[in-house]
Amino acid sequence: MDKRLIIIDGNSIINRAFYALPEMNNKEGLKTNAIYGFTTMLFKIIDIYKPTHISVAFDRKTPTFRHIEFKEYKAGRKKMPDELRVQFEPLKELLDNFKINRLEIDGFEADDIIGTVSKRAEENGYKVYIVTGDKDAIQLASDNTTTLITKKGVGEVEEYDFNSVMEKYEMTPTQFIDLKGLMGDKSDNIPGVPGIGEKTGIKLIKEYSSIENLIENTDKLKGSVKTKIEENKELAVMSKRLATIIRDVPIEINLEDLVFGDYNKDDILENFRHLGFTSLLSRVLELDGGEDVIEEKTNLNISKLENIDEFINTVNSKGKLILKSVRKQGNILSKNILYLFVSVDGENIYYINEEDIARFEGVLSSVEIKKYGYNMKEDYIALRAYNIKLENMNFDITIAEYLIDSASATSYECSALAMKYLTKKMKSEEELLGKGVKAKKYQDLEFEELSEYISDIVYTVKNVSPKMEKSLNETSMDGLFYHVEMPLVEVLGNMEYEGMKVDRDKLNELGIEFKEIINTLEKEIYELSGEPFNINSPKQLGVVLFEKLELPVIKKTKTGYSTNAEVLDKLRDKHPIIDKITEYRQIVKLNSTYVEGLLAIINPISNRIHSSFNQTITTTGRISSTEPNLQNIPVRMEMGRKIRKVFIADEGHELVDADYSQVELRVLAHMSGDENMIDAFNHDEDIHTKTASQVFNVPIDEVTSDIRSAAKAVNFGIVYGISDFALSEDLHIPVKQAKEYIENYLDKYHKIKEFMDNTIESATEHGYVTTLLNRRRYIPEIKSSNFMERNRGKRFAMNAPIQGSAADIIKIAMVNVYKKMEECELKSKLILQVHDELIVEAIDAEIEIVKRIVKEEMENAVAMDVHLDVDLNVGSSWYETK
DNA sequence: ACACCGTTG
DNA sequence: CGCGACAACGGTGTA
Repeated sequence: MDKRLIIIDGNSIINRAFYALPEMNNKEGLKTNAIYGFTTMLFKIIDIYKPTHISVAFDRKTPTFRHIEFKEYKAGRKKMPDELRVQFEPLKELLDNFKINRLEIDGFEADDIIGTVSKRAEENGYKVYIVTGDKDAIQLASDNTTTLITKKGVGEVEEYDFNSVMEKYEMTPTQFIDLKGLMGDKSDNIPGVPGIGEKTGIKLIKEYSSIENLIENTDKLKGSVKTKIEENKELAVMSKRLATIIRDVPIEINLEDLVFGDYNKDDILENFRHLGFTSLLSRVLELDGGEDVIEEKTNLNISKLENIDEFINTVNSKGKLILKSVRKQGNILSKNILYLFVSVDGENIYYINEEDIARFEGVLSSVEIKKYGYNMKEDYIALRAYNIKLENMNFDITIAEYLIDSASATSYECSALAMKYLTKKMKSEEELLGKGVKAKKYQDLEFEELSEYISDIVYTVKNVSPKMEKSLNETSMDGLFYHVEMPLVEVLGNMEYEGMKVDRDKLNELGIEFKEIINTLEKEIYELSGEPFNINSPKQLGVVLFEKLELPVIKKTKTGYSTNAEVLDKLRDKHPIIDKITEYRQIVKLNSTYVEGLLAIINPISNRIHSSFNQTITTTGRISSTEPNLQNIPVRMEMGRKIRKVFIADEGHELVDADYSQVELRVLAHMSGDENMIDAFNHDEDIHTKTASQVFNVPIDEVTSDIRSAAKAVNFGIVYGISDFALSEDLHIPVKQAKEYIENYLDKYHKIKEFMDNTIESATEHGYVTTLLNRRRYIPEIKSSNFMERNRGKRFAMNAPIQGSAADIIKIAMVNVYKKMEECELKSKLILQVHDELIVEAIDAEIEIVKRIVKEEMENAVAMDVHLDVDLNVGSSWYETK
């Protein structure tokens, strides 16, 4: 077989990669962009050139013979940035995983090693490919040696062999050395002949073929060129020597040591996971061209469950079940399960048709049998329509992965988890169904197609869950997982299934009311501006305000004038149109997002709104709500607040609304252990008034509302990871004053300062921060070399434990409220959570007990040095619960 | 697909 | 030195 050697200039490629790619970090904050670029380049050339041998040459830090001959050699080079320097060692380790030979030797550059090895290889009948970003290596090109010069960072290469060099430059590869001897090289600080540039250089080399020959024939030269050459003969010769790549470096090389292919895939995979190169994992599998390895189907045994009773016995004796329901598209409340797939051993899968599901209820609703799955809330909801309560959801791989890395860029999709944990390729849901309007529904799939997909999911659940469990244990998140997040799946499933009742007529009325106001405002605005235009277009609005009406430009966006509320507020006094626009914006928002948006999504069966609650979205541990988002229904402005009148309790019910008072500041007081703030809370003082009194040094009863709201802003700022600038913007005060406020604050609450400092320090050291329940958020930004990024990282570090602990607390409360209501066999339902607020739709007879349970469970969710305080309100609409 | 804007905690 | 609050979702306009 032909032997093909690839030899890479390590320093050159890592440099190119570093400067071509944006900053990247693994989750511990290690810089990885240059390693990543190097690795993608490596895969690419392996792919194209299919080498039998590979070697990477590196420079050493020690001076080379060139420095000794010419001390100015490579002088004036910029120092290597630390962000790049730190990537060398990990890259070398990775090369070791690939079992790729590395070559370096004192006194010579990587170039010289490459020159030597390529010569030797060529003599032994190899085809050689040299990979570098440095055009100097073109001199090594020959019939059997191709120099590959990277382009566009490291993404592409240009090939140079003897013929292509001749064709392109009308010179032999070795004549490049002569050319450089004349021209010099700025980046290496090789002088060359002063005054001779590329053009003249090429002309001379073409005519005289080498520097030596040129020098012998200077009498044939004319004019200034002649004097330049004659006066700089030695310089030219030395420059040529500096530019000449050495081809007989005293280095011991056995070419057979450079054989490529002895790598251990598992080592590489493990290192890739460590480096965060999840997108490259599949490339490792493909390394030896093993298409079959990747495409290998799980192909577990899938068959219709014939003997249901026997299987039920097996499940009961094993005490566990992997399951996945597949649903037709349709109403959340309808019975529309196509198949329920179940497996005990993760190897034999059975499917149950809709009509047999009832026979399986005993197993599904048994609290003895642990259920394993993927996106189990879907299964829970799907079964609810059959009046089956899926009990003991014990392990959902999506939820587990969310805890393992909530800030991960990759999705929690099964296919991604299969790749990450098992290095197994499987179809993603999008690959299965297609995307966009043409996307298929599950009911459109061939059974074969579907069963392959389900087989992969079952296989993944089975094999990933033990690894995840280990990881949860190691990070002390098993408690959070088993006692909070997993039980919460059922709570959220019920919230979605129950939904919230809306008054459609009332919503329509509001819509009419809003539209009338919009029409009037529209006319007034056109009147004031002198022309009709699309007020909703920031672009057109910008033109009207800042060009036509010539109002002062306050702020610009990337694309033009900023017209946001803050800017408009500053322009209020300048023109009567501004207030109209502000009002217009407000009402249009209410109408389109809330009136139209909500109307479109009322469930025709229940006349209720069934929002989706997502447990794996936020980086801090909060829940999010979509379709519709019920967590941002207006409340601050009266006009918007009216929307809450349409969220009502069913007949014979009331809404019991309970919200935590200052939960985040209480968490902060507890976590920091600041006696001053703990004391304030435990004496039930108004925290903002107290803060005002302490920070501004005024007696409590002299705190004005202005001072109080300033203190409130500072309290907020602290939670967000404060900066003097932002606070000054918020309070419209000078930065200097804002700075004083903060200093005063941190002085009075000195343990809060300590807490913040410690948190940042710990985040920098470990790469993550934790909440009360050990929920983790990785913060790679905190190690960024970019000032702005790093500061963001610090703010994340300060905020995440506070916001995240508050999220922990309300999640515990939700689980406990739900359990308690169930225990008491109440008919009332928990239907909504808005970060620090829970809403129960309580049947009239149960209102008092619900109030008691909710308050009790929320206030006692966790034991802290600060007690938790819950405000309760009852009303027949959300509007009234204030 | 992305930018801008506005709504909530 | 540098910029600038934390966490979400959805509608509209524009390229």
